[in-house]
Amino acid sequence: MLDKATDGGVLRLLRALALRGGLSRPVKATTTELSHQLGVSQQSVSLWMRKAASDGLIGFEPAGRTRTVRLTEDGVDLLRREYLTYRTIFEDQSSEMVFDGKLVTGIGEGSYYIGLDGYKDQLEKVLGFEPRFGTLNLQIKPEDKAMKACLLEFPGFTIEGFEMEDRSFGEGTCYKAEIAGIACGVMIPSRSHYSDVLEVVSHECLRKALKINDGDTVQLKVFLS
Amino acid sequence: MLDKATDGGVLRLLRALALRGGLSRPVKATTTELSHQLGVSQQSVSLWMRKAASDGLIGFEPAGRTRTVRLTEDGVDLLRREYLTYRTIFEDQSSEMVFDGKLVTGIGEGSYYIGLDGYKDQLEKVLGFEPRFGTLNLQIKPEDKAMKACLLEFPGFTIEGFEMEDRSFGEGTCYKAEIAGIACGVMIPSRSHYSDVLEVVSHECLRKALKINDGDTVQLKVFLS
DNA sequence: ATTACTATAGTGCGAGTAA
DNA sequence: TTTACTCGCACTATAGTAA
Repeated sequence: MLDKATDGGVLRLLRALALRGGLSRPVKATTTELSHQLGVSQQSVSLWMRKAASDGLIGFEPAGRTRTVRLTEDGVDLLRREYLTYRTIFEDQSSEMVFDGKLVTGIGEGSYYIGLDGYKDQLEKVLGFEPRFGTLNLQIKPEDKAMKACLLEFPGFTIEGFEMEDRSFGEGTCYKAEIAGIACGVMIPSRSHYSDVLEVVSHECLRKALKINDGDTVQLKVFLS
Repeated sequence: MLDKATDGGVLRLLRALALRGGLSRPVKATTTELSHQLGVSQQSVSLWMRKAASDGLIGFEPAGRTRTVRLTEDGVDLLRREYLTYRTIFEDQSSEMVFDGKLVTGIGEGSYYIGLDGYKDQLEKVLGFEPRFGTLNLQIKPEDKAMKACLLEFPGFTIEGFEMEDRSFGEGTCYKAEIAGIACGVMIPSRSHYSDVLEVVSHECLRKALKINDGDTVQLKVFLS
């Protein structure tokens, strides 16, 4: 749902509102007026507005006889994510992203998934080592979620989904990474874009090697290419 | 045409290619691979690629058995324009844009247009003074064309088009501005987004007041709100 | 003036498939 | 493998209009 909002009109609407100052305060904006600016019909703007509102990207506030509009936190985040992508293109020529991750105990499924040959074989081929000892679950800081979203714009290595015993396992993207100099990989399932947990695999037991426990924070360096 | 390219898939494609380094060198990119990354079908990526190519935004270069892709200058410009818009939203809190403009002699139509009551009345209402003495045509620097495109994302004041004597005069947007402290206005017709000439109107004869002639450069300050 | 409904025309997407 | 064709479905935009 929120993904779909990224394309087309809603995004252009958010941008127009942001340029009017909608990031920090409610702004006056009629559909007719915006339709002129955006070069579309009034009806389309009306549609986009309702869609943006129902997706929680903008909020209305009554103001006298007319209403005002302002972007919600989610709306601002969406725009900031776009901004970070472009900034990466034109400014950051770095080849890595660094996340501070807090070690958390996952639902335990990570290790099961990775153990499946369907994933394991592909990961080994990509990473150059056999992923073992389940996954390390790193919870990233809220302010880094936009950076994670930006990471997903990089190609990485596609890990194909597969079917097994009537269950289907979705596809995802894998990136090479390292923690404290130890080579590892980050697997991001395609269907969990909004999670704040990164699943890290390695060829050795990172908990032991780094002597870390739940709640500890480690620095994860993700390679973009 | 080029405007249409801004929406939807082609833009996402250009971004993906740019993140792979397509700004500065040819990159390998198959439609299947990109379709995974972008979450759409291979067919759609294929379509977007052909569209981007026919719009002159990307170019192909044969490379062995497969081909490589790189962004053209126009393609990079398109992305840079997007980038500048977002940067304005999040970084530049300034309320004005400054253009260095070279005084050129227009095709003489500007003054005729402005003289038409259909435009004149609207401009006077917006600017607070009666526009006189035709328009001053300022040619902006090539590197500022992206900034001009960014300017158009700001609401400004819509000037309606109208019909007269079987001719139709298109709508445009007017922004308040000043040159050397003299209040003026910039009128940008909706149908000429890619022109590098700004049409400036004022209540006095700017050529006389500023003692300027063709070829001279003046600084134009455009107010965004 | 404003927003939003309905109906219809148009565009985009992807499954299937050929080359 | 790769790219790109056809075609059917669904979504989107707009005109007309009501509230």
